[in-house]
Amino acid sequence: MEEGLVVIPKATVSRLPLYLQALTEYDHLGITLVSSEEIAQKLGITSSQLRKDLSYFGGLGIRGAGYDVACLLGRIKEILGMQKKRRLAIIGAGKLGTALAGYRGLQQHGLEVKALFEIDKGKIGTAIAGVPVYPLAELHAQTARLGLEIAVLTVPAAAAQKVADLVVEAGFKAIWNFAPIRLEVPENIIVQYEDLVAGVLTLVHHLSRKLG
Amino acid sequence: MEEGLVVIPKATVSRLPLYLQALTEYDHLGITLVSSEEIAQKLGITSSQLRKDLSYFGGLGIRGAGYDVACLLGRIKEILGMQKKRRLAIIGAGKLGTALAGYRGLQQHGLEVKALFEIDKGKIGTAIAGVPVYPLAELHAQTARLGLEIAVLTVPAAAAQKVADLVVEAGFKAIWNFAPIRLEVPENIIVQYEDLVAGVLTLVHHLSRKLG
DNA sequence: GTCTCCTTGTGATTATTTTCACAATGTTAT
DNA sequence: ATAACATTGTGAAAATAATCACAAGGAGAC
Repeated sequence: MEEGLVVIPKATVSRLPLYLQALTEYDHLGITLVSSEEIAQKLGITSSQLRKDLSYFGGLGIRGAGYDVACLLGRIKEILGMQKKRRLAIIGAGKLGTALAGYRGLQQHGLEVKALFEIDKGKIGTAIAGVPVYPLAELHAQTARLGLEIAVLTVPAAAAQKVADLVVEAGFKAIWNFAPIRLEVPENIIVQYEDLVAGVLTLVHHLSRKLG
Repeated sequence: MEEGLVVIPKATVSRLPLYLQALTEYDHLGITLVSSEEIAQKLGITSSQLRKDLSYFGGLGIRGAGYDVACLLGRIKEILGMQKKRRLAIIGAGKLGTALAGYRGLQQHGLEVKALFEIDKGKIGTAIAGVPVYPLAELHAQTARLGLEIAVLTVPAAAAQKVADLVVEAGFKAIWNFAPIRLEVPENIIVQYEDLVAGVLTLVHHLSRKLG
């Protein structure tokens, strides 16, 4: 099963971060070998689903024993593209932007927050959680200088499209968008939408179904 | 097509927040009638998918014309269970908890943040974004007093399971979990996992596929 | 080395989701 | 009222994903 020749199902890719989570924990606990059944129970999925997912990446397990945690962890990180560190900039130093700037989870996954961009003069020139705040006007210049690749949009919905245009023009390759708006960008720009409200609305839906 | 008799596909439910987003925008713009094609283009999906999704809730559109924005918006809110206001508590007044306490999007969707719970004595007794901060020890008492239903877990991963146990014992019906851990809770408790890292890792994966 | 046990990897099957294509049915113009 | 047109709603078909069940193969005991 040659990598690259096989199409990896979208559903499989979407579960990789979950597997990363579980394996990271096993690794920290010093566990070196786990069975698909153990991982599956921890994550609330079936073991055959896990095995099928992993099978797209070649034989990673040891029959009769299970999976080598370190080996599997490495392979998943590789598939997710985590070997290479990526530089992010957060656009919009409001509550959410500030929280993300200080979020350890990003650093831990090889994502370096190198800059914050703002229009509020009061914040410009300061540092938030150790990240320098630049004026939005310097977006183009700093992107080149700092080698920024991913723009995190934490601006109000009303400003998001305009900021996205600036981001594209500045040379960013990808956008992680927290504004509740679909963005119009050139096809070569990768956009990942993050809708916090969607998650909790799904929860509310289930709650209403059960309780009325 | 009687509601209740038909099973609504999971995939359909997961797209409702998206539809809510688009329709809310049309409503704000004063647009009263839209076609499935217009909405679909705005959201980057196909119009037939949108129509099929909506068809599970009965005939909501007007053939030859499109969908009445206000009517459809109301119906989607109803399906998502947004008629009834829900009271949340945020457990963990760190960066993320603080950001969520001040997040307008929750209030706008009928979700009222009524309390923050913390162990840090320095924060207890204060108010963050207008939300009072209580000691974690008062969880049980305040849950009953304030009528809290949904617990938002923004505590470190290491503490999440213990806090979840407390939350369940306090009488919460649902948990919105931001800690990168699967929780073990009784079956009647609804858990919604929110993994911020998953989103950006998917983005990184696409980026690596394209650029190496 | 052989036997037994265990767990993976995977073809086959079933379930779910998406797309297609068009009849049904409403609107608008005249 | 009628005709021309636009858009929905939906069965049928195609694509995708999840589950099942078991052969393949490695580990460990003796």
